[in-house]
Amino acid sequence: MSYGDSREKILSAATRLFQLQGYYGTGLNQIIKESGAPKGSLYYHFPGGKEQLAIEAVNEMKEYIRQKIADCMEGYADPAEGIQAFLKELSCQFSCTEDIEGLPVGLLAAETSLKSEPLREACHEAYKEWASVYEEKIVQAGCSEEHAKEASTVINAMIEGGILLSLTAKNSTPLLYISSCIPDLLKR
Amino acid sequence: MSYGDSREKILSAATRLFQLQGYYGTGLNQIIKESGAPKGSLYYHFPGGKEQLAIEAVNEMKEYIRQKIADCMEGYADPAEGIQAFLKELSCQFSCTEDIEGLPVGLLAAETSLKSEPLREACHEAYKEWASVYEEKIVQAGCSEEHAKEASTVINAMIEGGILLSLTAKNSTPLLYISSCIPDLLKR
DNA sequence: GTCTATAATACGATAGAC
DNA sequence: GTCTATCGTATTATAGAC
Repeated sequence: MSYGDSREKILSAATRLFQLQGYYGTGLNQIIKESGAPKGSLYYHFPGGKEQLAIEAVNEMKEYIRQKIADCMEGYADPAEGIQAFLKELSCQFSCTEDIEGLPVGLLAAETSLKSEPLREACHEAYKEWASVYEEKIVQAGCSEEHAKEASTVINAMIEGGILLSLTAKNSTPLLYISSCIPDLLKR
Repeated sequence: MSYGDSREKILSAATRLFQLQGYYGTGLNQIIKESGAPKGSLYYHFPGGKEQLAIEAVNEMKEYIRQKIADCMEGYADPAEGIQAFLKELSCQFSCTEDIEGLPVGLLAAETSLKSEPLREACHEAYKEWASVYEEKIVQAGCSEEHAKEASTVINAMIEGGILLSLTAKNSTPLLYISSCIPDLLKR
């Protein structure tokens, strides 16, 4: 395919690096080098430069995580069990240093929410999408829509915060503590 | 005082900027400019350069937030009410854009946990300190030490995640949702 | 679609004068 | 304690050839 996989390779390297190192911690040169894509092709595929690349990277993270959450929720009738399955998956990365994927969306969101409105909106959309997956499942389990809306936001916050704490502690304990309080959170 | 306030001014500007913009998003030049301190004095007061400055900034955040949590907890017999008072304070910054203080410790932690071991340790110490304030109060209210340890970690995660979500959403709704589920979290 | 070359700027850090 | 000057190296982005 003439419109080959260079674009794809650049975007996937950018997604990985932005998630691990953040927006300002990641240089375009590093992205090109790690992607293995030809150097001259970046601004051809991403004429909007670094900002466009970051926005598309956030969309990649959004879809990747949304799929993971959805897969976990499908496996159980009880939403709490589905969320705990997702937390278990997240906690695995802290067993081996090389497996660490970082803080999806959160790092970019914290760096750029006050500096780039389109990037902030992309991050906001990611959080809304993840919340809607939780929400739907919680409503299906018989909870009120109001409770489901609140709970899904709180779950998003706990998980992002839990990854952050696990990253800082270099172990999965915070994520496991969070997992154990999910059932109580949903009981109402 | 001959050992004047230049050091103090640099550190306080660095603390504010690192919290808002992160480690890689903040340049030494910007810190010097905003501090109003003489340009030549940075490496005199902080011979360890940017990394030392960031570590000391994290310690400033640690103490500032620890004091705020402690003040909130002192005002109430019930730990849940104290935490809710803290969350109310945090949520205020999202009423006015200029008041936003950013994500204390969390942004630096996410950027540098995999890149600088001393910086990671400083962030980890901050989280441990905050948790110990929650923990003590929860134990005093009659809970088991195990439950208090778990709950205080979860509270740390919820609050950091909640600030992140509020920053991204540009409103305090996530923090308020979190506040409303604190009592249930502590009931066990 | 991809290449090289380069512009323009910012970065962190150091040396040496005062 | 502070200043200026500067080194070396990043950065993002663009222009023009192929």
